[in-house]
Amino acid sequence: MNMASPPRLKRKQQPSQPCGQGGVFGLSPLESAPRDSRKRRKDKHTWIKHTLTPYFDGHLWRKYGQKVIKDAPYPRLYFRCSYREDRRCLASKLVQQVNHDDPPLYEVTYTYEHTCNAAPVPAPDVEAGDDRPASGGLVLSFGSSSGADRHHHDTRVPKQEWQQYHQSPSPFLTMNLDYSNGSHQHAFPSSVPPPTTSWSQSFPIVESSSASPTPWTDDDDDILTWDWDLSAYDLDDHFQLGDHVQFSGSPFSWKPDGNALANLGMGN
DNA sequence: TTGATTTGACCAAA
DNA sequence: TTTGGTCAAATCAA
Repeated sequence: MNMASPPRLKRKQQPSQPCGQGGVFGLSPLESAPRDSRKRRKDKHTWIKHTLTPYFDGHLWRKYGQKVIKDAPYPRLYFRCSYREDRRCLASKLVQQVNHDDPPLYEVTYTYEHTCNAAPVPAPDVEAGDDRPASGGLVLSFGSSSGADRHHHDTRVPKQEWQQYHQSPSPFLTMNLDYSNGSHQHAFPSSVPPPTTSWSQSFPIVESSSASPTPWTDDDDDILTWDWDLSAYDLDDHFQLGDHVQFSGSPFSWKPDGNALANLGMGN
């Protein structure tokens, strides 16, 4: 950001642009009248996901707005599919940070399914088991701990966020279990660590860790989180930015309804 | 030069 | 009238 940017002239009105003409960004209308897109609709198909990495979900997103929401401590970020124009994809998402933990938790509200059929984007983190049926195993992908100079071209991550991943010295693995949508009681006490044996085949790092960390919970007690300090393991020997690890077993077979996600990121 | 991001304005739902 | 979702000019960055 420049220190003293000149006052920005904003449009006052669009006198020659009749309502209902043209669509957004000069597009032909995607579905209904373009002005409808500015309306708040309660019948839109939406679903909510909680994640530590809202910017890495396998799709290309373009940020189109940011808004301070009343009574919310953090601004809400608005994204839509980068292929909105090219492929008339209506998918969009809202990202709202919900706490200031390290790393912070985000609530992501998705609207409309992707119709762009774009290839999945390699990402530093991918979560599995969102509100919709998952394909089977849990998939992880992540960035390497150092020398990750390959720029992450596709997923548009806010620059500060991306720099945090690169500048933080030690990697960690975070796994969350989200009980907020379905289960009325925890299936296991919070002192019991998640099973690690089924991770071993494709994730030798965890196998070699004899002690599982103690989980912690969020304010609402809906999410159990385990954080592994992976600084003692040489990630770069095994993984590169964009790699995916498939958990082929059923490491979450004991979990109740809800979300399971895991992230490999960089911490302190 | 081009495409993405920022951010105040606009506007409709609540 | 307030609030939140979107637009779009200005700006940034590759």
